[in-house]
Amino acid sequence: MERQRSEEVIKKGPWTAEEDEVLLNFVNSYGPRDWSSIRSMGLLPRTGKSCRLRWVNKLRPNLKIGCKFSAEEERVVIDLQARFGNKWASIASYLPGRTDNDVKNFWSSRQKRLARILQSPPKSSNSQRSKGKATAVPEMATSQVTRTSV
DNA sequence: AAGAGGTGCAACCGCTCCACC
DNA sequence: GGGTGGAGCGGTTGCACCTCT
Repeated sequence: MERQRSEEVIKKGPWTAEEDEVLLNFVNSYGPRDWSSIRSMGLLPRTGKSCRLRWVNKLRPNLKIGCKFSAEEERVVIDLQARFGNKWASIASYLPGRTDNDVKNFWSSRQKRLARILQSPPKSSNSQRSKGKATAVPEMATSQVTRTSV
C-alpha cells in the first residue's frame, strides 16, 4: 500500500508554470544539485532526474529558447559530431545557450531529413515538402552527407 | 476547407560512470 | 575493496503545429 502510494505520487508529463517556479526557487536557494532532494523535501512530485532535465533544458539561464540554430552553429555541430561522435553534451558545451537535448534533436532531425532526401528520387522541386520550419536543408544536406557517410 | 504527411520539441527510459559509505 | 545511491548522457517516443495537396 505504502509503496503503491509513493509510486502514485511521482508525476510525469509536461511541466506547469507553478512547478517551474518551485524548481527555480529551489535552484536559487540550493544551487543546481541534489535534485533528488526536491522530491524528498516534498517540494515537487517529480523525480530528481525529471527536475534536472527540466532545469537543464528549459530553466537554466542564458538558454537560446525558441531560437533556431544559426548557420554557424550548424557548422559547429557538424564539425564536432564528426570529431566526437554522438557526444551531445560535449558538443553542446561548445555552443553557449544550447543544451545536449537541443543538439541531439537538431541532429536527429537533420538525419531524418537527409535519409528522406537520399531515398527520394530527385523529382521536380515541387514535390519537396520544404516546410517553413525546415528551410535551410539543402546546403546542410550536402555538407552533412559527405561527413556522415564516412 | 479538410485531410495527410512531415518537422520540431519536450519529456521519459535505460544504461553507465562517479562519489561516498 | 566492494556495494549502493545519485547524477549525467544518449536514445527513443509522443504530441502539437505547420505546410502542401
